[in-house]
Amino acid sequence: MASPTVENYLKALYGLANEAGEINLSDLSIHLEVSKPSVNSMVKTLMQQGWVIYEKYKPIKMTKAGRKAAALVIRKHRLTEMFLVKKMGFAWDEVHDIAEQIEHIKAPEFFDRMDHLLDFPKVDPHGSPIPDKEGNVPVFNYKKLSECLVGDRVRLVGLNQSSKELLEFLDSRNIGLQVELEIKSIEPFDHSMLLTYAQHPSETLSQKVCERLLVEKV
Amino acid sequence: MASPTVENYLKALYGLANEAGEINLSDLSIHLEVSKPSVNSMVKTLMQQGWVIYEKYKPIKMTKAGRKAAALVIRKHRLTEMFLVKKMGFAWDEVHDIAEQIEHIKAPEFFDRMDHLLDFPKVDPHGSPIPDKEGNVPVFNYKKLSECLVGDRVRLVGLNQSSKELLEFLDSRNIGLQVELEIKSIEPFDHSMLLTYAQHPSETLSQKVCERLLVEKV
DNA sequence: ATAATATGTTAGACTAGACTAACAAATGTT
DNA sequence: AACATTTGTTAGTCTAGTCTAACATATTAT
Repeated sequence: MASPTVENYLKALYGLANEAGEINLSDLSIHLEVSKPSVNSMVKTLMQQGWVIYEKYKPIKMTKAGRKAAALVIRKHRLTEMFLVKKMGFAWDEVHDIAEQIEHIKAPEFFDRMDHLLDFPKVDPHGSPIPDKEGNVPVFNYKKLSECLVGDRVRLVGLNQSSKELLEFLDSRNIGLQVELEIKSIEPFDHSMLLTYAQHPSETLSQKVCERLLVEKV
Repeated sequence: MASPTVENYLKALYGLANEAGEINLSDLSIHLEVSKPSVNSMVKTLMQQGWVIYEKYKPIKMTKAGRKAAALVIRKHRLTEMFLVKKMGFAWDEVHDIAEQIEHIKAPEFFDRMDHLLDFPKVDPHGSPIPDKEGNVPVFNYKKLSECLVGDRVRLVGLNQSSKELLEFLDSRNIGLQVELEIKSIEPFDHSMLLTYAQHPSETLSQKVCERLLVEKV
């Protein structure tokens, strides 16, 4: 079985591949905060273990097995986050670091139990999809809030790349998943949006924020 | 903070110290299934980190800090076992290996949450005491079943050194914690006990088993 | 008291995973 | 095309934790 370190490399590769397609060693190095020579040598190991295909000076490509293994780590991570929030009373911005550790536990029954107790959730507390046991990721056709138009009424269903800072910002504005937003106006200069929702008469969100919010038309 | 390896050494030391008082390097080596030279060198590390006091060829002694650190690992282990049984539906013989991994998670809030959700339990699913946050272990004056007399009526409240085999044996006889047992007779030859309990009209338990069962007079 | 056994130590090697320093190849810019 | 920059590689070192082989000290038994 894959070591925690290998699992972390796979997760990072998977994330980068989904954004960029091809993965370059430098990005991986930055993303993992590990030196390039370390990444270089680990990538050779991943190659030997069948998780990636790699040739000198070429971009890194994941194998099918690699993608599946990565998805299963992400599954464990997201199930854990959901469990921590729904069954243990944590807030959505407190669960990442704990899940980061628990995702490496070698005990399928443990995660199966979470899955069952949570009634087989499809998304985690940040709206990110939870891969199934075969490593298939459910696809939702969510839209970025930043791509919506004045007058649209939408529901927040997910976040693009949630960070602790983003989660705390949203908390401070009382914005959570499932909140319904109406776009009152868009500032042409900086593309910030003026929105109304719930009790809030109007609130301005920068483009940076709006790009991170995934929504669905109501 | 202590690495998982160090935590495992501390746990083992603590367990051996409670039985024997002084700890000898060979026993530790056998208990951890690690070679004597490895143990020798790790004990030096533990010494430098302040967990034990060690001089060449002398028995290993734990420091106060070492005992506390060990108790806190055991706390995490036993809280986890209790959580797995009470909140996640595992059987008492399925939880050890999972807890063995989760006890090394670095996230005090996680274990505090378990503690709270379990309503601050004093014992784990096998009746073993759960140390408090200061590392103090509650003391119960339990008696071994093997020390009881004919005619005694007792309640099973704990196990001495629970192993998967013992747990499965007890399950097969429908004996669990809180079951009330009455001693009908004791075989003089091998000290096996004839007992009645619950629906069972009579069941014989060997001395080996009776020494592992901790009971309380009803 | 000496031999046998158990226990502990030293020396040296290995693996996983990380690092720095220095160099090489590829890519981008004028 | 020439140079600068980015990206990747090699070589060598380090740490934590493990191992075996060989030797040393204590302890137990005769």
